[in-house]
Amino acid sequence: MAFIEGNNLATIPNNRKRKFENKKVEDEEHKSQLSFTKRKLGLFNKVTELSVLCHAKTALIITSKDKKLYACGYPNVDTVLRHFLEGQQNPIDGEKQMMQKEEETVENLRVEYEVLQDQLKEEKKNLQVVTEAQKNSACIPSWWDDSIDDMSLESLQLFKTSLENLKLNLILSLDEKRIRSSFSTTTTNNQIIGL
Amino acid sequence: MAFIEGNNLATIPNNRKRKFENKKVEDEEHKSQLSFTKRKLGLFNKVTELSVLCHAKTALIITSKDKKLYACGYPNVDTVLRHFLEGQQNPIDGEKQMMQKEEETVENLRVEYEVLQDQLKEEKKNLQVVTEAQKNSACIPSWWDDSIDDMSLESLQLFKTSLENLKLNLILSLDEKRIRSSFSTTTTNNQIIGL
DNA sequence: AACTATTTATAAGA
DNA sequence: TTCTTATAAATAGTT
Repeated sequence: MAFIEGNNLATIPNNRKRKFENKKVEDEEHKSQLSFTKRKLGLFNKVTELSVLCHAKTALIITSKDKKLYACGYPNVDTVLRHFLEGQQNPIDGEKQMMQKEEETVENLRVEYEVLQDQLKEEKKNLQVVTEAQKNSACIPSWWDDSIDDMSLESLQLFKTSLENLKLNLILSLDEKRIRSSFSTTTTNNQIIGL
Repeated sequence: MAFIEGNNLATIPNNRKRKFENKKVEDEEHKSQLSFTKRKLGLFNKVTELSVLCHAKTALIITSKDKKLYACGYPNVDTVLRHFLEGQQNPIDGEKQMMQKEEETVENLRVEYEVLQDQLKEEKKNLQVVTEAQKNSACIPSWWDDSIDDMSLESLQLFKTSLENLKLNLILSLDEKRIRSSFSTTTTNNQIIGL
């Protein structure tokens, strides 16, 4: 079916057809976009689930068709990426002790995180009650996308505070590491991950 | 319950109890390990699904509790990581044209990949028939973990060949990029991803 | 490693 | 958009 037609306004059937087809294409696009968003959220949840349940460290990076970057990592994208990249080079000698120390920090935070997850689960059950209060409140920086919509205010506050601690602690231990590391990236992921 | 006892062999009940408890702990460990493996496989599948269905580029890195590294990326872990890391630095001017070129390559390969996925789906339906032949065959390098067990020999051959092409093409386009890039990693992911 | 019961994810529709 | 709902898929537990 031809998309390029004369400008003659009398060709209404063709116009309609074109509009119809455009609409159809847009619908498909929209549906695809929706599917992407849902799946992305699903994956982020599942990855975090794996991390917490199985004591694993994870990083997931997604680039959408339109080049937008999404990332999620436990305990933190940078940590996992650095570990991954270092694993490909010769491990630097002094690193191992730092790793050990970091592991302990991570484990402590993991437990903290786990507790929070449980609390969140509880809160979700009461969501219906608090959902109105949420609408009237100020905008709270979101963790990833909109999943935060499902969380109540109280647990959110807890959650956010704890994650900030988690991040701070890790950055402390990582900054030490960074001194000895030959890794060249100087910026952090914060603006992308939104933590 | 005490784990450290005297060496007196007459303390059979305590021995039994200890053995029982050890068994219980090992069982828990095993169950947890199993769960990890299942979830990891599930995630790798889902991530690849998202990539193919939504034309997205993805990288997933998982470090198990016992420090083993697993990674999976579409079209390739390195590509996505590099993109992610570059996104954090100032984008280098000359890069954009290369990106453009790479995008085209990736899109072509994506289509190829998609077709293969369909073929695989078909093959899976016939799995019962071919499953015996597979057992008698030589070991084929696996993609990630054991998911390849679900694939028949024929489709495997196709799949592998195509993935090798995919990888080769990408490496070609990436090697060009690498010359202009300040990224310092010199080794590739092959040994980890197993492609 | 296969099976099944249950939970969870997701596409389509309202 | 957001909310339902029917269907499909993932997973834990079990043999």
